[in-house]
Amino acid sequence: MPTKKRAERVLEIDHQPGQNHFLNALSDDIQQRLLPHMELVPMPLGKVLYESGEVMRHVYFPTNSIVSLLYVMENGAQAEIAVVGHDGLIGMSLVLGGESTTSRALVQSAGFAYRLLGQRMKTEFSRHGDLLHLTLRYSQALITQMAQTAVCNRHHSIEQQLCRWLLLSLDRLKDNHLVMTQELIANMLGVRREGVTEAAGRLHTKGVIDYSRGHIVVTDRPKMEALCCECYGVVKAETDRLLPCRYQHKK
Amino acid sequence: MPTKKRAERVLEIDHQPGQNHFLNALSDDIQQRLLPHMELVPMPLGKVLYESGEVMRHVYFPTNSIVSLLYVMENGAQAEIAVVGHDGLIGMSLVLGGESTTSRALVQSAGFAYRLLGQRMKTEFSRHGDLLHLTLRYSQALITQMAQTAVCNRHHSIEQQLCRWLLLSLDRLKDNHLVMTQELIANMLGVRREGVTEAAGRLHTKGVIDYSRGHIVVTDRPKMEALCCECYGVVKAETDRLLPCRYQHKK
DNA sequence: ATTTTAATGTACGCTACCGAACAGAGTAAG
DNA sequence: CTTACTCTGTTCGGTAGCGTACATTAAAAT
Repeated sequence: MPTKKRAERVLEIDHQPGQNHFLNALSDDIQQRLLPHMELVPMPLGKVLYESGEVMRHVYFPTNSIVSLLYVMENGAQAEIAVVGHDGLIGMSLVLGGESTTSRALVQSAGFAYRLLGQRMKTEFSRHGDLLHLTLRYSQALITQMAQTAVCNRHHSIEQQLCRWLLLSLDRLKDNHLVMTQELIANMLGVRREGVTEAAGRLHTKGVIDYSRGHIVVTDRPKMEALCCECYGVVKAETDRLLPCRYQHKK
Repeated sequence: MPTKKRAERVLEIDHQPGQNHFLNALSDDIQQRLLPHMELVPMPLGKVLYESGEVMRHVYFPTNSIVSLLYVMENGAQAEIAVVGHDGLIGMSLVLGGESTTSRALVQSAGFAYRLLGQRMKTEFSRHGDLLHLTLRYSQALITQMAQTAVCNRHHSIEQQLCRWLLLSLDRLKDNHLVMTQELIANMLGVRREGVTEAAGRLHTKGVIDYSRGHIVVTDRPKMEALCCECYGVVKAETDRLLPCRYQHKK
């Protein structure tokens, strides 16, 4: 279909590395050095960027895609550790030095990302400039998110966690429309699909969301934030505090 | 009592910064620069090194003490995020750049630590030498621990989590004897005290631990590791992988 | 249009854990 | 030695979430 093809081309043309807030926050000279080596890649739903223990080749900077970092247990069950979108990058272990992690990186919402060979990232990193400092601050933001995930897993109901998860996703998308099955959400949260169905049903009854077969629309975001546990707000506030102004400009 | 006083003095004399594996792993010249500014401080049970949001003044390097990083919820409930002993340092946010965190650092097992003014740490850090690289790798180890805590909170029983927690503590102590009430453990794990009592009772029945009023002795560590979930082993293996050889020598 | 597949809805018993309340049993303080 | 306090043991009803099974419905495939 030529129509669709053009739409895709337009989408790619519309993409700029600056749409990723992390890249955007870097000083111009760093961007000059890195951008020529950036490669725009599609991020289809379900794509695995890397597996547990696997040495990473690239660092990914999502524009409109969302990636979940999740741990896969020996019995196959999963739990999401953190989520990364246009606010950050995937592949921290390349700069932290471990080269691999114990988690899997999975595309949770389709879109695009710019990617860079790990080696180029490390070269710029070793200049000990802006990239180093921004990476460290982002690293702390990621730590905060993981910590809060642990807390949330311990103390909050599925409904609250669903709200947190939806809000995290919304923040990384342009509109309030998620392409997302309940089964997938359940896998991310590490709960039963039925649990998500029930929670979603209750949220619908309360007039917070509409949904049908793989689509969710958040119709009343303020109400959803009220129904959510504190975990979402804590992470958001701390992330805003940690990441520099240029992040906020684009927001 | 003079006897006790001498015992204390001996204890202090016995202390060396090198007992902290992180410090020990640093190259000699860095140690030369840092050690003169190290201050040995007692770490009494329950001492709060810093509160959520509080700007930290010092970085702490435990020798035989153990510190829990935990999040305190709005309603007062807690959840442990990570635990640090002679394997690491408390105050990562000073080097990562955030200056504070959303968590509290609480001494969970009494002992000693060396501490350093944050400014001195940052000065050495800005030389971009060994300290930078080791800190980054330690940061990844900490991330791994937090991630696994999230997973464990989601999927595993109190008994399994208790095993994990006791093993984490054992690794950071000299003998197999913990000074620790069940109430305290419950607070760390973010569960009811009664839940810990039951789990401990079962572990005792299985011949894995002995305990009474604030003391726990692990009598069969291999069995405890078998009863534990995978979370303990995953973190241990990854930590061993991430941290350099000099860490292992002293182990 | 019909069939097939994928997504969602519902129901049921089960278990782990919670909240609350209270009963021993060590340990420390008077 | 007695009292007070802290720690541990136990009980009981309530509930959130699990595992399983199966029904329904929307979308996609043919």
